[in-house]
Amino acid sequence: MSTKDLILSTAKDMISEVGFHKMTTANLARRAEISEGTIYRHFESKEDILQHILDNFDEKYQQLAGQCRARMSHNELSIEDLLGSHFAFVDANSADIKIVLGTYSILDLTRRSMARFIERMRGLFEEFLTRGMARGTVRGVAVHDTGMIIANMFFGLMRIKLYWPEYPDFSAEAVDFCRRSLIFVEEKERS
Amino acid sequence: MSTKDLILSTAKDMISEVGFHKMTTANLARRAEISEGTIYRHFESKEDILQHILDNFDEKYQQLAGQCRARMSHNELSIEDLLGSHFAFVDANSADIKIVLGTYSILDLTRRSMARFIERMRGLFEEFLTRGMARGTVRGVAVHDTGMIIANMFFGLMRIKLYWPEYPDFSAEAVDFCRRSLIFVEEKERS
Amino acid sequence: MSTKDLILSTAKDMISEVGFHKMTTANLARRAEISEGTIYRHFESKEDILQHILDNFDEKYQQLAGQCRARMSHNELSIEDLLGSHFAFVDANSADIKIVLGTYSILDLTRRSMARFIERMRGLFEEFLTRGMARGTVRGVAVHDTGMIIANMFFGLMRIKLYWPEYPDFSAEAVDFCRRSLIFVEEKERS
Amino acid sequence: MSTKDLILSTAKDMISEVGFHKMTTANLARRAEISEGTIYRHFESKEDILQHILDNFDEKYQQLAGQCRARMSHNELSIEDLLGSHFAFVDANSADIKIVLGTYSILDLTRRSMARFIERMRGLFEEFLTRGMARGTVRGVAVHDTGMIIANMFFGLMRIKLYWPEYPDFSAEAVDFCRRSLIFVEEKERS
DNA sequence: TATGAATGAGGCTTCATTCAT
DNA sequence: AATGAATGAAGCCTCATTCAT
Repeated sequence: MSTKDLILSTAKDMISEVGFHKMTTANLARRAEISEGTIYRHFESKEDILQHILDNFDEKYQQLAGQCRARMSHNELSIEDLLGSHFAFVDANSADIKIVLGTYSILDLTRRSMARFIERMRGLFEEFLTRGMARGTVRGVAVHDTGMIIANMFFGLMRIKLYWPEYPDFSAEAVDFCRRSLIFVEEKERS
Repeated sequence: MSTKDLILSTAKDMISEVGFHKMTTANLARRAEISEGTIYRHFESKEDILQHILDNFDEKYQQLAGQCRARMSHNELSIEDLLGSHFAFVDANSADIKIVLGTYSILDLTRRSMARFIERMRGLFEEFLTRGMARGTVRGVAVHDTGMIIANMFFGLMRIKLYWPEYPDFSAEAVDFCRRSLIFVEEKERS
Repeated sequence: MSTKDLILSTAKDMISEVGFHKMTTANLARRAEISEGTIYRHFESKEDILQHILDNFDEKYQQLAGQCRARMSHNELSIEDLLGSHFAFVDANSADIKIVLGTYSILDLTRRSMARFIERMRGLFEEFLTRGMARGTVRGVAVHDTGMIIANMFFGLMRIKLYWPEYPDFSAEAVDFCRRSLIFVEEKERS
Repeated sequence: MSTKDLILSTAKDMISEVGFHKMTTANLARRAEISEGTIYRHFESKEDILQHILDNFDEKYQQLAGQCRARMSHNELSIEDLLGSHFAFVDANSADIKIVLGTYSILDLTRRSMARFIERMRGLFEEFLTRGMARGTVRGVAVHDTGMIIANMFFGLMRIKLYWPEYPDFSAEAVDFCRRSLIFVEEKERS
């Protein structure tokens, strides 16, 4: 791994564990086993490291969104698949998401990044709903707003999953909750 | 207003605006027009100020929960009322909630406070669902998990409302989303 | 007890226990159950309190010295009596002495007070030696220097007694040490 | 000189001159012509500096004690030599000793260091007495207690020497005082 | 590229002293 | 006489950033 990537991945772990303010350049250097000066050879500032982390994260989410869209265009994506792939994404990228959730309220940098992330999710869910309505499987709802609502419910559950791991997993119940609200009941019954 | 309350309310504003770390004791003193030393006549530490804010907030939410429970016991509380009173609560206490949302991931103090808050909300929603199911107006759902899901959807929407106020208000649509998922359709039609 | 004396005696205890710097006016007021402001009605400053304590101590030692001189003038004071009365004085005034020993190196105030104290002791011991030599019971020694040496041996032992109370009591052995050095052996044999 | 040693030696001078509390990190940095932050690159805290000074001092005394013991084992060490080498040690390490004498009553750190120092001196003097008694040059005395008494007399004289340098030097007289008390008179007469 | 010592601004907190009541 | 809130200077320490090697 290049020194730059080493710094990036170490910083990602540390910020997600202790927060941006409590990761100091001294801590970071010690944990990455480099010198403090080296950090500044690869990044302009501490915030610049965060910027790179957030940019990488955005790319990863765009990949997921692309895959979902591809499957949607072949009518191969159920609501379970859509939400399920998102839950899996959270599990695979928990450090990034903890960083986003932990700093959006104090750093403009992350605030913008999170806005972009939410907007991408909302757009994807909106597209899902629009296609479903066109095919007659989804009830008639306000797609823009409802996309936002699902995105945010999703965010809320992620927070619990990441910060209160002692709670059981609500994923399945959450999918049911959405299904009941969105999908015409005749196609599937539940207990 | 007593000096203690002045410090408390100034700190509440500042923390919600810039975050706990960026509210320094020097800033706080300047904005409250007192000296830095005075802060420590009324509070043991900077964290102690936050503790007081969080305790006050918890009390306020317990009042709301108490009122909701009272109305529930007279069957006077629709899902619109329940969620509506919560949206109103957020508007009235936006600074407190921004503080909770902005620091739970970095301060154990707030982490515990937020856990308490979520648990209170979940409990209230669970009670609402249980009563509705007994009366036959709410579908059979897993009340514990579903309470959590609603609480977290709610949290997600609050975040948008508080940090991206440029977005339109999703409250009404969110109520509909829940209603569709939870309430038997015969009693009400939607567009 | 007057408020002034209450402050004085509380301060004496505190300074001897924790040192002058660690006795704060806030601590002192709390322990004496008065307000901080009251201290300044009776004393000009924190150092002024110490000044009073030291002055009182000096008076008490002058009384002891006076009594010793009175008994010396009647030839009623053996070296055991002289040192013994000093050891007793230390026990009765341990707080004052701890204060002197604990602050002479950092406060000019006490430095002067301690110099006065040592000089008084030296003078008393010198007088004792001079009389003893005149009577033929004490060897011929340099009275001025030897007075100083005894005074300082005495100080050294006080320090142990006060700060390392876990050590056994060396008083008797110290008296023997001095006796051997000063008193003609024919009048008493030792093992 | 390395920066660490510069800090150490500057701090040693300052603490011995004005006391531990009155040497502030700002003062120290200014006098050593470094920045305050630099202090903390080399030491964990202000107390840590003191710890290093005390440890160095302990090492130096252990060297002296080792040399004395070596000469004792060849019967080459008179009481004049023993006390004389200690007086010389004080002159050469006056700053360290002032620090010990000035802070043992307020800092546990130094209290322990001083206890160690006294105990080492006592042990050395005890060994001297025991050998002397075995050889028949020293009177029969309680070696443990007497070692302590000499050590403390010595400490007392050091204090005068260091804090009241205007006094004449009592060293020679002190050696005589001890000699009279300890050494069999037949081998030497005094005036 | 990498190091790590040095910087200095700024953070939180303490404390002797003052002053209106 | 007594109170106790308020002050502000100063104390210890941290940390992002720079720079000579």
